[in-house]
Amino acid sequence: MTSEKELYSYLFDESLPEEEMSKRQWDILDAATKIFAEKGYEGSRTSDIAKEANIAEGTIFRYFKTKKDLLIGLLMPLMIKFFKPLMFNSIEKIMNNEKNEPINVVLKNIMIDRMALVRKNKPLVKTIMIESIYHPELLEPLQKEIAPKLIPIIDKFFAENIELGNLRELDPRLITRSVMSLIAGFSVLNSLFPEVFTTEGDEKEMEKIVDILINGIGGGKK
Amino acid sequence: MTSEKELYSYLFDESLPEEEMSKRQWDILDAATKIFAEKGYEGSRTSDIAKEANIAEGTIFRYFKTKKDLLIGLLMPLMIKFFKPLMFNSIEKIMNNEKNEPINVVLKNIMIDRMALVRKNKPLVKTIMIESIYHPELLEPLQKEIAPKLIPIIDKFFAENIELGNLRELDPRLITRSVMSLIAGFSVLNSLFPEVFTTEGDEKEMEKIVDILINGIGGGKK
Amino acid sequence: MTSEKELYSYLFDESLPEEEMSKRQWDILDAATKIFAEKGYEGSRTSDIAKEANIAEGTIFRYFKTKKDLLIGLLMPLMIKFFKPLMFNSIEKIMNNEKNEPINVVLKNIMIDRMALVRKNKPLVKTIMIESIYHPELLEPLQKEIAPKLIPIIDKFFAENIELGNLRELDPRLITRSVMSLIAGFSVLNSLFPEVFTTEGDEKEMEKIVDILINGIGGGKK
Amino acid sequence: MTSEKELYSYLFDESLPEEEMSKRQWDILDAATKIFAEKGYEGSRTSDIAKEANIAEGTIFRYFKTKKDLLIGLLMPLMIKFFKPLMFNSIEKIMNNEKNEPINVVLKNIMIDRMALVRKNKPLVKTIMIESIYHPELLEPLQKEIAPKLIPIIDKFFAENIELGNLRELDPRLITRSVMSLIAGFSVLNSLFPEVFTTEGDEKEMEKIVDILINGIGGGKK
DNA sequence: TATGAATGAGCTTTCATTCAT
DNA sequence: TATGAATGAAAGCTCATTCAT
Repeated sequence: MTSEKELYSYLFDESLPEEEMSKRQWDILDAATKIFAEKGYEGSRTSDIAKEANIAEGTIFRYFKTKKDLLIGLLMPLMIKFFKPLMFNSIEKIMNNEKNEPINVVLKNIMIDRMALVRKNKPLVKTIMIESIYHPELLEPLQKEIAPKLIPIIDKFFAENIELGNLRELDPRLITRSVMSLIAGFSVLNSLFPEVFTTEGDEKEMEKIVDILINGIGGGKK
Repeated sequence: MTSEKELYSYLFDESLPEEEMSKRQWDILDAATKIFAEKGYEGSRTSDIAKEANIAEGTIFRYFKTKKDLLIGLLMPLMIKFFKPLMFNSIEKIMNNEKNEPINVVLKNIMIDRMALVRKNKPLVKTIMIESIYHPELLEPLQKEIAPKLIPIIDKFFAENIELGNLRELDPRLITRSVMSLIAGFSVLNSLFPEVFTTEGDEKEMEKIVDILINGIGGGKK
Repeated sequence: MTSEKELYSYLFDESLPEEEMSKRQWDILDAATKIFAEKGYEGSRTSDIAKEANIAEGTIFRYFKTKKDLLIGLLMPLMIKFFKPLMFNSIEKIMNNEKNEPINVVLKNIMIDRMALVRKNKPLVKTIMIESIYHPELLEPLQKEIAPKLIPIIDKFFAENIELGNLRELDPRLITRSVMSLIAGFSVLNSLFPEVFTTEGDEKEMEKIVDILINGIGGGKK
Repeated sequence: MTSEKELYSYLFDESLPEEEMSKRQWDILDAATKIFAEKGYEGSRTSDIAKEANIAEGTIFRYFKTKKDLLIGLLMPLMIKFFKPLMFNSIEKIMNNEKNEPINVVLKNIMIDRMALVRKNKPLVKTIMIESIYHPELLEPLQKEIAPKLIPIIDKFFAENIELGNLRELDPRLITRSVMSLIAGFSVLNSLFPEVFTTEGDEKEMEKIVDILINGIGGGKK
């Protein structure tokens, strides 16, 4: 049902897979997202998910044959919510419309955009990130379909900006890695050490981070 | 058993807590570390841990009243292996001995040092990081005792280097955050997307990252 | 619904109970017969029966209050198909029309007739035989109503043939038992050990069996 | 663990497989035998078996991974109790020691012996017979290993007795079939229609049956 | 009347924990 | 002290039955 091919077509075609899922199914996935995020996949009870979704426990299994299928079922929403708009909005904007804007504004906007998306779908992202460590199959679609498509696009974006003289002459892949590491690291530390790493306002915070990213922390007495 | 006070004294005093734990206890914790890292806390079976430790399942419960106590027991080794040397070796070196070296070398050395430690204790770090999400009390000692002590020290280090003109005039806390985010982000992405984020050699890799950190990715043909 | 009285009247009166059952009811019983025969009563799912009958699962319960009622409902067809013709056709023929034929031909014909009936209604017979072991109440109508009526008739037939000198002077009940045992035993072994107990053609096979039954296996070179 | 090969060696070699099963295992199998015989495999609850065996439900699964394994586990006792002595005692007696006795005495003794064994192990035999209908794999060892070995021996016995002039010149296989059908048929009808088919004393009853088997029911006025 | 989604009691199975040895 | 068989509460899952449509 959720073969890689389908997944791919969902992301890059116009089809709307949401319509293939009943409201019930979405209710269950929403509840599962919440419970999994709270207690982890193994730590969650199907009874809790049922309670959260206000349905009988047996009903879950009409829509998802096993508990594991619930976890796999989370992938689709993640893909849809997270990577589809990424492909069609942000990246395109970056590479076309906004080329005129200064690089730091573009980067800031991307980071704000991505961080906001992460924050809005925190439970979903959290669960997939963590559980994919123990169920590596979960990442396969991401690794095989999304990443190989996405990373070259980003690489190309950085390469062009190096060409244009907006960025230093570095390995574009290294830049990609650094940017994504920053976003990921911020996300992780944010949830692990909220006391130390709370970020008040997105905009200002991101501006500063992007500033560091572009200009570095060095170069004091310059 | 593992009260915060004890923990604190372990980290900042000279006592050697290892001696208070029998070899058996360490065997069990080692086995638990390995199994937890493989399958997660909830996904692990005490029987598997016993097998890994080459002891009978019942024996575990002579040393750790419950399975949860095993998880809590992991904290101690983490603290000892990870933060104690951090407090007494690296940081001191950073702030005293090495002040003469250029800032980028110092930072690179710290990052190499920290990343190596993470890598060497990957299973332990991984388990604590993940499980602390679902059992926040795990982090309490870290958050309450370690972080408030550690972060000011680091802040101060950056502040001094700003003073000395080695770094730009930024909020030291922001720098701390960025450095730690980079380390954390790299660690996470490395384990999630090994295909894209494989790092060949520590030294060179870190040099580049630190270069970006200090000089930024911007400022090309400028 | 299927009281013993009704059952009795069905078998010995002229009423046609089929008309009291709707086509739907028969469809369901047919489907149940098939599924029960395949997986046994407890091993069968009402959903499978519904699918086999091409109706919705809920519809079953409009016609049969419980799953158990389905099993009980199978008795009626069995009685009708199996014992009613036995009473009115075969036995009468045996005892009247065919009295002129030699005893071995009569017996052979009965056995062929009965075996054919068993074979044609194998799923039904199989289910009733097996399930009556675990639900003895199923057999009550057979034991209380049919057997006491049928066996004396058969006994009488054998008694008459002893009288006529067609059979040895044995306890007629013993003969009845032996004949029925042979039929039952053949049926059972046939389905349990098809490799060893395959019977090619009815006619020839039965002739041989009846030969053994009448003349015995003994008395070789005597 | 219970491969066909092992099973075969158990039956034809001197090894004593009982010793490989702990008392606990036998307790559980005994309880399962009883409960399965009462309610059938699918109709039985592992909780009932546990109660019958006076153990905790979980204990069953230490010895038998699944409920199905319990059913398969019944095969071994059946083989041991039923077919092993058959191979080494009765058959040998039949073919050697007792050759001097008249054929009807030999046959009577076999039937008494076999019927007694069936009666003593009724629950076990019943369960295997019925469940093998729905789980044909159960019969495989019987069909592949036992039957092909046993039936030729019996065939040969009858062939010899035909040669000796003790039996009529019939296909030995047909005689085998008739004898086994009679035994099986009697067993089945006995449990289905106890009212009609109760046999008082083994000895006399069997004498009569064997008489019919050898001399037939025919030949009255002869 | 027929449907089939929803139910929830009850099933098999797992596993942390206990305790007699 | 170490063991591992035994425990039983609780898990995931099934399926006969109900009921709004």
